[in-house]
Amino acid sequence: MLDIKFIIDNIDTIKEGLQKKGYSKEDLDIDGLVALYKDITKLKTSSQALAEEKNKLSNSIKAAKPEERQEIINKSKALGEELKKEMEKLNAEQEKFSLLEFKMPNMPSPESPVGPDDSGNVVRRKVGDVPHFDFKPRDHIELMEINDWSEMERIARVSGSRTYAIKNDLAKLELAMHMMVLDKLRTNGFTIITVPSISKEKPLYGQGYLPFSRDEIYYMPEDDIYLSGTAELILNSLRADEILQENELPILYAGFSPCFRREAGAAGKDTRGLVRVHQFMKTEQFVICKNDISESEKWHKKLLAISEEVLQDLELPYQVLEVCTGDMGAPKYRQYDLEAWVPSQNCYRETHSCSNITDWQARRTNLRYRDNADGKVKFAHTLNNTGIATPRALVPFIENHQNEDGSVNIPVKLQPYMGGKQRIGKDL
RNA sequence: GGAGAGUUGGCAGAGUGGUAAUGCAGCGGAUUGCUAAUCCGUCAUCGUGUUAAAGCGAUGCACAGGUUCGAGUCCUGUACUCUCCGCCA
Repeated sequence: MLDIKFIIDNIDTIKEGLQKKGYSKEDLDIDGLVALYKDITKLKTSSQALAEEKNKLSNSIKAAKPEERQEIINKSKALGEELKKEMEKLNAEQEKFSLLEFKMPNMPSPESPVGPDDSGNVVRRKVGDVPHFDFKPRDHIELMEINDWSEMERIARVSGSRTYAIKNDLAKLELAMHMMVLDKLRTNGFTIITVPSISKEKPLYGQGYLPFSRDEIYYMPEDDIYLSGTAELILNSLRADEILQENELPILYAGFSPCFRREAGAAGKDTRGLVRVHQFMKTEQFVICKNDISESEKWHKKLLAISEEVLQDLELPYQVLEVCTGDMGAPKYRQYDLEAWVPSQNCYRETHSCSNITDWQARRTNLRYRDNADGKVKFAHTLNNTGIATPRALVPFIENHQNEDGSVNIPVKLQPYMGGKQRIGKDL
């Protein structure tokens, strides 16, 4: 959500930003939005004049002489009817406006690369060496089979496609990764918090899933409840409607939750294995900070650095991708993705997604703070980044660290979370 | 699932049909100067106004309706919180 006054004052910048993000005039009619707002303003002014007059009449009744009362009451009643009609009109227009407003994407950063889709994303750097095996490396599905680490076929019969069941040391590894990342985040000042995976509808608008991608979300109509695709959804609304003190900021959450995605738009993509499943676990980094672009950009870099450190601790080769305007989601101002090397696919695959949302979400959730400098109430900035998401992260992990016999090496930083084990495999 | 009590500003807390007290915190100003105190204003959203303010006005007492000239207050529905009962990992 954007400030309508900002839109009016910067209409050309807004139009340019929309175009960069791939929205056409047919998708979003800015001139229409502004015209509607001006209509609403006129209606407000006229209806407020009516209300003022009516209030004056009502307040005069107590002091009026008995014989005057009936006349005042009649006048006030008539005004009331008129006002009611105006208010109905005003409410209808405001509802229309609010629907349009919720469809307005965030403006992209001037520093984001401009492009139509993922082809416009820019690799900022590559870190770590892609491994060269002197044997024929296995893909993660094979590795799971020979190590007795999974029940992929059986679980598909029980729970359907795009689900997973992993066991033995691989199951332990999954949880170990989360523990390692949660510890790292706590060291960086984050508050560890476990959150539900169920959500009412309102937070989905607050985060910006709705009204953009309803078909990606599980919905349970009997309870009017949704399944959350990320802890970001919950954390973004946790402080909704609050006015925080500036010195409570920044608020840093390390949220852990099971995550659910319908993957409706991913037909045929990554249908086997652990890359894309309907239910997974994610540790999420979420930041609420001051309304100051240099402050939130600082946190954006910090979040990116933390997740790079996670991949380095896991000893995975990766690249940092700066996402272009056309590939960014509607809420985002600026976005980096981290992609880890997946040997069996001979390419980098996304493990982390790091975004600065500026005040776009805070406007939707009405999350504000009182600024110490001027005492004014301002919308906060929010940011989010993956901490670690499993089982996807297991794919590059076990493929990069595999040995010829199918066993998998555990990097030093992860060993404490694996009971000191340096290697895992069927007979270890 | 059942019964009862509750929800007022950033926080605390009055208010039983006639303009939302008061205190604390924050912000602005004034004044006095021993580590701060005192006084005044402001302190949620919007309209109007302005370079910016001031000012004027509308709205706002969990949310949505209703009754009334007039609703924090009366009525209906919903959400949430607390207590108790039931069920339960």
